[in-house]
Amino acid sequence: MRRQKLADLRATGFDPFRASVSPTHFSQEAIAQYVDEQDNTVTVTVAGRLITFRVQGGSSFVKIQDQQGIIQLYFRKDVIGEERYLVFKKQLDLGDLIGVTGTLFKTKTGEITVRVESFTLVAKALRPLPEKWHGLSDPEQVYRQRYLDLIVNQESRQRLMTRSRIVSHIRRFLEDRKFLEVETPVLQGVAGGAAARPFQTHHNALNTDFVLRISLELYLKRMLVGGYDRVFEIGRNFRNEGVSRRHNPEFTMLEVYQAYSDYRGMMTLVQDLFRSLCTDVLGTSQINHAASGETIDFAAEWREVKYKDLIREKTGNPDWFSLSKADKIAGAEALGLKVDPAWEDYEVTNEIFGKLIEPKLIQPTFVTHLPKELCPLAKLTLDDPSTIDVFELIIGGMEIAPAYSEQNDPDVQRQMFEAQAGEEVQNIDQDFLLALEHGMPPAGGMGIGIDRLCILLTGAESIRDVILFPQLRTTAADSK
RNA sequence: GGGUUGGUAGCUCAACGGUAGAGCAGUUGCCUUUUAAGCAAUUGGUUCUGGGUUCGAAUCCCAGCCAACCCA
Repeated sequence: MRRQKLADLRATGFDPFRASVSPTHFSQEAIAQYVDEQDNTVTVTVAGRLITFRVQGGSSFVKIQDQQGIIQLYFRKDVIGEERYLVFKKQLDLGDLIGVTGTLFKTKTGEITVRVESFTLVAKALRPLPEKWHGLSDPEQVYRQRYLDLIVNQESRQRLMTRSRIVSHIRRFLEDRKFLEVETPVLQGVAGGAAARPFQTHHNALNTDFVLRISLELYLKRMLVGGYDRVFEIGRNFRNEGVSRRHNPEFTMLEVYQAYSDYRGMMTLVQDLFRSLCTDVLGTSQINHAASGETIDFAAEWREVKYKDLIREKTGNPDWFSLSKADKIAGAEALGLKVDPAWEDYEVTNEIFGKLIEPKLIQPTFVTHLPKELCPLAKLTLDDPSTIDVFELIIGGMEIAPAYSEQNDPDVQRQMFEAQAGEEVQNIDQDFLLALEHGMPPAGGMGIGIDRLCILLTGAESIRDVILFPQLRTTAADSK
């Protein structure tokens, strides 16, 4: 039927797919042009997708949607002429893209509206839009056909636009502080900087296997060696692991490195960043955390607590860290946890942290001085070499940002890598160690998972709601 | 990887072993200031796929595919 209308239009010598329009304003800019009490004095050209269509005989109200939102248009037979009005009425469909020129006026009910003098169809929608009232709710279609979700579901439009603004704000915030944005390789010989299973790939011309990066860290530190004292990268990481409400195989990380700073400097930086995000993007310093029912208040003082103190508090045992592994396992099981006897000592303790403590930390909390086994890239704490000079920022029960005083002693770094790699020495990034031997300045570094940050700040329930095209299984429908 | 739930018209959903339906969208009329839905008429289906049980299956059973949620 829509194809028939397209054919009819082409038969008259007009092909919408060869037509265009030059809008003078976006929808909300156009509305702002209206001068009160002065109907039909300002002329604008706007363009967008037809989302409601209400014909009332010789006059009609329709709405179009563009990037900024929705604007109402008013078509009258006696303004555009009988012939054009018939084209408007018979050849246009919901979902079509049109451009119109007309004057601004205010309707009886007070809505600023374009009184259309001329219009052009610039793309014909050959398939119908999902229903306007209920929107599109089938989650599979929401994710696979995100464009439809964005057209009909206002919350999705808003949420994903907020994500764009968050990322853009972060760039400005860091650039204002003299950080340089750099781009480092996605294809790497060794996947370093984190413990995760990488995706494998192969370069034909070089006949070499590569992995997709799992972290940005080791290349950004090479930049510190190279004399870029403040660097950051916002980039995609890839981890070949499970898919869940909190995990997508490709996800976006911000990593920031600042020479002559340390993990405490990162604390200040991240608090400043959140405060400016609250002011400039969210417009509030308080957000509701649906899962806990609490209100997260970014303006209040952020709690700082040592990892070991949290464990001692949770287990009720001030001497927890001197217990034998068997006693720790017994203690964890007494708290209701399932423990694999093959786990290392620190893994048993970390299970308590991950399962029982972290989910309860709703207000912004810096957990500091984690056990050294949890990260080989940080400096050891001077007065307790079993821990490292780091924090893990927890908000809303989620890890949002880890930060370290970065290890810059090449020999200690090598030992830490070797201890971690065990038999798999080929997985050590030797070139990174070579770079460290040339001297890396002392530095603070921090990573922020952008997707999780967006979940937190937009109140989304799933990582899929803040990623435009989340990973799904491919299906035959993809080639339909 | 395991468990639970779901897949019916373009979309949102009914029908729960006995003729596949509604609302919106679409189509055809009428209607010159409307706000999800004007009034009237009307079109539209391989009920995810493949087997099985049954006189009869959207419905019950088995397998598969896809998705969501929970767990690992």
